[in-house]
Amino acid sequence: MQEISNSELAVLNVLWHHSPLNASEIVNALAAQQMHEKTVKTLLNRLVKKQAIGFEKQGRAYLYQPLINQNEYQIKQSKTFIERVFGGNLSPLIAGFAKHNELNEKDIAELKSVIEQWEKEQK
Amino acid sequence: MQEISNSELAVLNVLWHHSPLNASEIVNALAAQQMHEKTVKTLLNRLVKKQAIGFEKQGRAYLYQPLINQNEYQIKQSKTFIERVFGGNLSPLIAGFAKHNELNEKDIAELKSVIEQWEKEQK
DNA sequence: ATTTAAAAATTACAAATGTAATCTTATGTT
DNA sequence: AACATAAGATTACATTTGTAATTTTTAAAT
Repeated sequence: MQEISNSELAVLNVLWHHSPLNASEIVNALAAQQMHEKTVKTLLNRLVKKQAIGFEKQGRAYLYQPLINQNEYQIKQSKTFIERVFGGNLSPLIAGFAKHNELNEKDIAELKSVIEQWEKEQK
Repeated sequence: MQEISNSELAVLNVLWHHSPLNASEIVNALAAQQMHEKTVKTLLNRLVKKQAIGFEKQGRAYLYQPLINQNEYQIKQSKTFIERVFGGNLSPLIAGFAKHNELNEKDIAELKSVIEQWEKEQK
C-alpha cells in the first residue's frame, strides 16, 4: 500500500479513535485542528483510494471505517522512523527523551513494566 | 527552518557521522544506498538552501558540514513523530517494540540505565 | 595559454502533498 | 413532481520531493 501522508494520518487517527463515522462527523472532530471541510473530504477520498479506509452507504452519506490496523501501522512507522533518524537504534530515542525531560512518572512505570514483561518472556 | 526530507536526511546523516566532507566523499558514502551522484548533488544543494548544512571552498570542490545539531534534530523529530503517530505517548512505542520482539539485550540494558538515571534526577 | 575534466549550478519532470473550490448527483422537503 | 441542498466526485494549483540530466564554470594538466 502507498504511504499515508501526515494530513491523511490526522483523519485516520479520528477513525481509529472511533468508527464508523460519516464525513461530517469527521470534519467536526478535526475542526479543532482547523482543517477545512473540503480538505477533509479530499483526504477521505485519498485514504479510500489508498485502501486505508473503507465505507458503506448510509442514506445519502458514507460511513467510513479504517481498513488498516493502528498497531500494525504504528510499529511499522516506528521502525522506519528509528531507522531513518536513529540509524536503527531505539535507545537513543529514549535517552533523548530522558535528557530533555520528556519522561514522566507514568512513562517510567510503563517502561518498567515493558522491561519486566520482556525479561519474563526471555526465561 | 524548512523541513528536511527523507532523502535529504540520508545525506545529512553522512555528515553527522563524519565531517567536513566534499561532495564526492559523500557520494561514495551513499553509494551503498545506490543513490546517484547527481541526486546527491541536488540534495546537497537543497540542504544548503535550507541552511541545514554549510560549506567552504577547498580548491575546486566544497567541503560540507552540518549546521544543525543531530541531537536537537532527533529529539524534535521524535516528539513530532510520537505526537503524530501515538498521540503524544511514548510508552506505546516501546511496548509495541517489545511485543514485536524488536528489543534486544542491549536495548533493555540501556532502558534500565535511562530509568535509573531518571530516578536519580527526580530525588 | 589552451584544453579538458570535474564541480557546481541550473533545469527537468513526474508524483505526492496540502489545501481548497467547483461540479454533479442523489435525497429530503415542499 | 420540482427544487433546494448537502454529499460525494472531480478539478485545481502551488509546493515539495525523488531522481536525474544538462549547462556552466573553473581549476588542473599539458
